[in-house]
Amino acid sequence: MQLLSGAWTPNIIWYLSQGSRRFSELRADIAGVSAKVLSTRLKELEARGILTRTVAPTTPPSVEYELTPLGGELMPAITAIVDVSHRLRVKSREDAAISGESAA
Amino acid sequence: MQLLSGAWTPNIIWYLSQGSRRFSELRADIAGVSAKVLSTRLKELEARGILTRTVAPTTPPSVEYELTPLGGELMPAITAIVDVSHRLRVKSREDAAISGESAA
DNA sequence: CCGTATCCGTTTGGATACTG
DNA sequence: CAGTATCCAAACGGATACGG
Repeated sequence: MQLLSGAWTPNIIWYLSQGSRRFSELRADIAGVSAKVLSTRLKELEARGILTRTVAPTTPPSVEYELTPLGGELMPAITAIVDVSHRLRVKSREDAAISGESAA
Repeated sequence: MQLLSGAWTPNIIWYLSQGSRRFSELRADIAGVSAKVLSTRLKELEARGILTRTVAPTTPPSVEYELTPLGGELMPAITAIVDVSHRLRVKSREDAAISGESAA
């Protein structure tokens, strides 16, 4: 079950699901990820056929990453995770608000 | 996004979704998990409100683990992952069969 | 039966510096 | 811009032994 293993992996797929992105765009999208880790994940995902890497021979070079159809098949799992984690965040805030109410 | 982080975590939730289980039952269900890791995961999940731990004061002691409603909310994500990984396995076998066809 | 304590190898991923 | 190379601390998790 290391299908989505690796830090930031779900994030990468999530952002690519909204369209192809360049390396630096992904770095900006995913605040906190280092170039090393992003590069590592992208290579893994490319090797697994989840995404494609396309180099435009411009100066400076531009590299586009894009989900493959296979990568698209991961979306239900990704959205389910995003959805749950979103609801859990809301819940945590509600709980925090409740415990804070007596103090407030 | 380490919502389902930790080895065996999805497995634990998966088996508990089918009903409450004892510690040794989970160990048997999830072949390969060590007592240490299982114990660690269960404690984490309990702390996060994903499951409950109930001790029956018998001899020898018996401990039941059960998903909370909050834990139940994780099921869509779990099943989505299981589902996708299942389809990907099938795909891999098909691909292997295709590449093997010329040799066969 | 249900764990915990300890030791320890492996892996992970962040920081930083550097290249084409 | 798009990475790679290196170093390194921390986390992970398996094996084993032991406690309530």
